[in-house]
Amino acid sequence: MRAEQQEQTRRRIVGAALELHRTVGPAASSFSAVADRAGVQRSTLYRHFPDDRALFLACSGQHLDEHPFPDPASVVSETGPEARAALGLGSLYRYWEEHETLVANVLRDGETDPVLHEVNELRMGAPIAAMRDLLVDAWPVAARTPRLRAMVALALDFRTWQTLVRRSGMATGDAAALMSATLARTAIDAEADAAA
Amino acid sequence: MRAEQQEQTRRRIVGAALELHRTVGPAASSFSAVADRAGVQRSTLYRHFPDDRALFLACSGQHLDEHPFPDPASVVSETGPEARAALGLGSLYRYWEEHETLVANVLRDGETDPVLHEVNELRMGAPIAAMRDLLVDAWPVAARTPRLRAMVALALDFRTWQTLVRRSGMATGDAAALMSATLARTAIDAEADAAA
DNA sequence: CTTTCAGTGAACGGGGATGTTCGACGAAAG
DNA sequence: CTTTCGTCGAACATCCCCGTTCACTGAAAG
Repeated sequence: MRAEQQEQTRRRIVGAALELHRTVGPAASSFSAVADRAGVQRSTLYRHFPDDRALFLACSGQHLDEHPFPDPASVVSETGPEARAALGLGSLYRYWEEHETLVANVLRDGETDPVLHEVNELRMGAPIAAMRDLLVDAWPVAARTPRLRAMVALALDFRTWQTLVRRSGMATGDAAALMSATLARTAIDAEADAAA
Repeated sequence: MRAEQQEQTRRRIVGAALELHRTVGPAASSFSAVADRAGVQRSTLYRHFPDDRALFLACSGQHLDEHPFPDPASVVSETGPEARAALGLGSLYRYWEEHETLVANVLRDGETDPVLHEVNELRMGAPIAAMRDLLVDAWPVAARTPRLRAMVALALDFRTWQTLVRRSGMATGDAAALMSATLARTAIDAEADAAA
């Protein structure tokens, strides 16, 4: 097949780009550098991916194909709020740990590059928002205060995991347990405040 | 005076650099851009600051002169652990809010640039570590578990404030109150676990 | 066997940053 | 009044990246 080899080349390019994104980050992955690492001419790269956006979308797409983001829906089996939080945070934190360098680079450079920022929102924004809602909704209505929502959002954030694990040396599992317990405490406070 | 005008030029340069650090961040503040904005020849800039490190140190020094970091020692007046946490987090969060863009840019680019990272540690690492210890030590020994230390470190982190305020829309004061209460809850859990 | 076409290799002009060097100017210091 | 010296303005060579173009080769498709 003709198209097969074309697809082959495309995969080599995306693979090379992902490697660079993991090591130096998207911002430092110039088209020249990607072409070099893929063993391909720059002109070839431009034919497959006319701009950054096309390349970013291909890379994030392939990465998520091979390493699916934790499915928010999987937490609905747990109905107890703290247990659901523990389950959700556990799977998310494991994902953060497994793909730390890539996520860290992509978030860092996304603060600067608007196109990358947009792709990040597209790829990670939706699932995390869904997870946030599912965790919050496990608590009784009275507990679902802005405070609780904020703590859930904080708990889900990549930087929170990174701070707990990399700066304080916690194990990823302990970090998830700590934040689940914290959410439970916050919910109790929230409900008490609502009653008063 | 001869030296006065020399000092004048130096200040113009540092001011211009700080402006750029606030707007686009240190990484995007090339020597050319700084010289342009300062209205100074590049050669002049190089005479005052031979390398990035010299310029970074001058900038951070001047900024901290004009906007001193919250003094960790000021929290010792409060002996109650939660009150001390509220005081410390309150002053720190106010600092984060007032200098958000500069801090955000400097932390982001520090992830990439080793020299900048070093300067960041030098300028912010020490005071934050001191604050962390003072907050932790307000609790009884039994409560000072790794968990509590980790939560204190998380509470002090710039990203935590940013997540609570910018992503969840909390007021800075509410964020400080929320995290103080959270620390208190964590300490209770920690002490209970230690007793068991 | 010929056509098609993805990929090659090389080059183009343009942009920006780097670090250094030089002569000339002009005002303060002696 | 003359020396000193910080600053200017300009130029240098070097490096990296950008987006595009073009003649070419070789193998799959017809």
